[in-house]
Amino acid sequence: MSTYDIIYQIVRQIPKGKVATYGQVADLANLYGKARVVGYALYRVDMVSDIPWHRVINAKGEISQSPSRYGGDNLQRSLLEQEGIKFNTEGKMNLREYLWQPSLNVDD
DNA sequence: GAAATGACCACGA
DNA sequence: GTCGTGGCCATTT
Repeated sequence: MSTYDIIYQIVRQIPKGKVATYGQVADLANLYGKARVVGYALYRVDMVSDIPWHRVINAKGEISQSPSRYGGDNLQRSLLEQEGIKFNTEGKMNLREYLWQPSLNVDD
């Protein structure tokens, strides 16, 4: 158990068709200002995990990616499109529409 | 134990 | 609203 696991819990709670920013997840994980830790967690997460990492994006409403990722950027976008999310020419999405509104339940 | 890494955010312009 | 810089902190090696 560690800060890491908390992040997974949050990401798992992201409903389908919605997306959350790192800052949002970090805040929910009680890690306000430590968004980098969230990024690190998703960086270590595997696609085979139960974590919908593709629903986590940066504050700009865009998909972030790692330089050493297996072209996951393309995959992630496809997954989000399957969720019903559409991207504009800039490859961004409408956060006003798709941004997940987290619940206030800190714990189960 | 210390240095390096990391998918970022807040802030100022 | 975007872009550039600083800094936060945990995880990894």
